[in-house]
Amino acid sequence: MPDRRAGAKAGLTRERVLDAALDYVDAHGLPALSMRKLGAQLGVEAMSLYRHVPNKDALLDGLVDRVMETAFTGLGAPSGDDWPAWLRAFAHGLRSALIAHPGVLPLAATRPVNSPDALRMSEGWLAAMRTAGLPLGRALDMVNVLATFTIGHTLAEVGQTPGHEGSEPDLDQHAAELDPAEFPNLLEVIATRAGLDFDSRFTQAVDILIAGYAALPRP
Amino acid sequence: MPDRRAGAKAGLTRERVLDAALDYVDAHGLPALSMRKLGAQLGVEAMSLYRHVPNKDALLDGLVDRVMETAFTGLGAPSGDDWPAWLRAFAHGLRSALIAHPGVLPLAATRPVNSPDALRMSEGWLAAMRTAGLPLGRALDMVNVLATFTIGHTLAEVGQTPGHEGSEPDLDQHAAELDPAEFPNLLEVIATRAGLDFDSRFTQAVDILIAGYAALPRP
DNA sequence: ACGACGATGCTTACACCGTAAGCATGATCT
DNA sequence: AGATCATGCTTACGGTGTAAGCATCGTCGT
Repeated sequence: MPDRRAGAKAGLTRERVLDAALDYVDAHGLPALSMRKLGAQLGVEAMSLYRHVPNKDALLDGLVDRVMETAFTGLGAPSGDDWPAWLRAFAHGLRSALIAHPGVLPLAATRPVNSPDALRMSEGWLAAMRTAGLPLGRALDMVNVLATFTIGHTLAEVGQTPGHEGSEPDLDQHAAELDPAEFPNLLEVIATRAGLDFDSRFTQAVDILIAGYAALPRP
Repeated sequence: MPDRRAGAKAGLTRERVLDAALDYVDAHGLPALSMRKLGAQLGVEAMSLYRHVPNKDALLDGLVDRVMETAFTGLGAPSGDDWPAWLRAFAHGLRSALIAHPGVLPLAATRPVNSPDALRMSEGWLAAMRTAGLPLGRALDMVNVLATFTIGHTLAEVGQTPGHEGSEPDLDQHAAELDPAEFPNLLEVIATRAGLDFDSRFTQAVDILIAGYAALPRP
């Protein structure tokens, strides 16, 4: 602590606090994040953070908003009949953003995002899909199903206990202890990597979903 | 604390500890669970629990195992060509179990399950689906995609901050503050409940996924 | 120019958390 | 009967989120 005199500014801002928190979580994992450590990262006491964030929970909500924002800025709204392509971009963009900040993923999975910006984007998407002829309920279904699937799939992909760096897809570690007579299929999975390619599995499932919705009759 | 003399048994067991923890989480939410409170619930000091559980993390893993167990006991393995029906039962059974213990859901979403029992079940499923003619990788894809989608969708369904009892699907609360001119579609969603029926949305998406996989060529 | 004021960051304090270490007691076995 | 072991309790430590109050700054109205 550089012995800053009280009253001297450290240039703290809600923005800077969130940035630092995101950096910290990316670097050390979600469970390691504490107000004191975050303060230290910013050269500030823990309680100083409370001038810019009401409490830790709100800070975590802010992190989720931040990541969602990066996921969807640049992604426009679906225009015309290209909503299947747009949905694909939506899902893949969301997945990329979540993978880029794995520490925030458990938060994104748990906390509903209701920031004004998020609502505004949803509104825009729904509006665009309606003008493309889709019923409102169907449009909402598609977006929600793709979002929840993406979150669920990415959770499994990032897997491992939150702050831990396990690299191996969680199955390989147990490979040695598996009785070859009892677990022939699991061992073959490990050996051939069949069904362990998250990328193509995700792409395929997303395409199936979109095609399935596209094939539905329009009531 | 009923002043039990040291050495006197309280009948503690890993089973009883897990049961109590599950009850506590169901009743008070995950964030409220602490070793001390769980001990109190069992008429015991916190440290006594450590005789039956190595640490809190292991206890949480145990909770996930417990719920997964209840989800899949009774669900047999797919036999013959009925794997689509089996997959449907798999997804709906998982969803029911997760909804029955919403407090455990964030844990189930975060921690990979690698208990011997879980591996044994996976092995059985894969074996059965292979004898039905499915490639190993395809079988694994389907199970994983359905599982991750179910978890993601149920997370959104249960939603709200973990320990909280908000009943309203998180959108209604903001309805009043929404500018009708700016958010016509979201307001129509709230008014008509179009696309807010989690049950039928889930069923539909699961059916789309299964039908999509069934329509895939077998390599 | 000056005094009041609001914003900022620091200090102190409290209740709670997970858990390491060691002890007392009863049950069980030889 | 004596030794051993499993069980639960006690104490203690370092960490957490955050309420309350204080010291100091920049800013602004007069």
